Amino acid sequence: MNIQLEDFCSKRTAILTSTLELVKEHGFHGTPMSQIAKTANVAAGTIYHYFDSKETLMVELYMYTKHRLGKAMLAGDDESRPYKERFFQYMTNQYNFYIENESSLFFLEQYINSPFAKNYPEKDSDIFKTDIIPFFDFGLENGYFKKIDPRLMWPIIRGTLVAAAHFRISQHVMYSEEDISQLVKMIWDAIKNNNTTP
Amino acid sequence: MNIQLEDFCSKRTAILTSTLELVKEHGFHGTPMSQIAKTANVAAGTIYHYFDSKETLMVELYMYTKHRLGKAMLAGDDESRPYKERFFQYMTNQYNFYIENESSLFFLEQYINSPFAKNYPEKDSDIFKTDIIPFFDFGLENGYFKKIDPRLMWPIIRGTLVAAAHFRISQHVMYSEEDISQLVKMIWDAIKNNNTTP
DNA sequence: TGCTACCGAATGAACATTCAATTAGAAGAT
DNA sequence: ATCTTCTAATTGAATGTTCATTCGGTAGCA
Repeated sequence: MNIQLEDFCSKRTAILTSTLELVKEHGFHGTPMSQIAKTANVAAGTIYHYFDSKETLMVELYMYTKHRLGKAMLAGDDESRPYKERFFQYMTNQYNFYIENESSLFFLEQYINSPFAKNYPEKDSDIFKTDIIPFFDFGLENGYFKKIDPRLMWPIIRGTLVAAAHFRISQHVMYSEEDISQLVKMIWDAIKNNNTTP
Repeated sequence: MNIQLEDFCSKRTAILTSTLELVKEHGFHGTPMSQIAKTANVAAGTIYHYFDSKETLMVELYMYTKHRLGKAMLAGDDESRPYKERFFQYMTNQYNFYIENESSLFFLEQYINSPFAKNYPEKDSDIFKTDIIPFFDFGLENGYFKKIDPRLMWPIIRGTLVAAAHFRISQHVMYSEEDISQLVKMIWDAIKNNNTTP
């Protein structure tokens, strides 16, 4: 059977999405396997057909979620457009993904701050490795950004967007297109290179 | 007995600090009360003398930690200095607190993304309510910052600093004073008002 | 006939919390 | 100083529950 991210195995996907929702509400250890099974309309034993343990379920859910985030970020990308425009598109997409997928946002934040992230540092989505990280590297190499540690760039951008999305969700505030582009502009202002003209 | 934040009740404090370390390593539900007791050199029952339940222990640990963060941020503050200088001081202090108190950083992140934060939204440190939030409000009212929702300002700043601190910790990278001030400058560039001269 | 997907009751470990009993310490009386 | 009394602090074994995981079995399908 196909145990890939893009799978049509409905039970496996049901388990993943149920876990996502439940972890958002109750946290990792706060969600029992029995409840995951119930919510996914699946027997408890079935979970262990697809995942070795609760721990690997969480790790695979992380990769699944990160993969979906990556795909969402790349939506509507066009390599022929100017770098800055593509950057804005990426950021807007990321922000929209967070507010349209609250549970993914909460899950990712929890995961990153959990022992799992430390225990499985190599586990990550391919899309990030092959597309998104290189896009930022390109921006750095070509002088679009300040000369800071490239590995610091991504967390900072992410930190800002996540903070904004969290706030937007918790306060039930609706941001207009305008507000979002102002937010992205803030990020751009923060990291753009002021010295040379790229 | 004095159940305040600044207490000399050593057992209570021992329980709090032990919980902080353990939650960093194993997460909320991943740390049993029995282990907290053992690490704090205290009997299991003693925890229930100071805290009603595991849940309230976590909430009170949040307030304790947030209080310490607040105090650290205000260190060396001088109201007579220019606003921008005070801002830089606050940010540098906050960043340094995170890297000097890893477990507090991890705990705060976990807490914010947990159901607790939603269930006890009113629980927060007084220092933030009386000193830190007003400081940012002042900056907004006096045109130092872009005109964005003031409640959005704090999460964005926090998001950036937290991201940088996380990175610094996970990669075992040492930032120089220089690097930190560049980081804070990035934040300042992002949120400062470009239109008028304050 | 064999293989995979799936089920769900059973198992045993781990857990949060309780409580009856013990100690420490303070305040008051002698 | 010493004894008395009262309260708060502390203990850790016992309790009842919840949980992750297992496993013997069923159903469909090649």
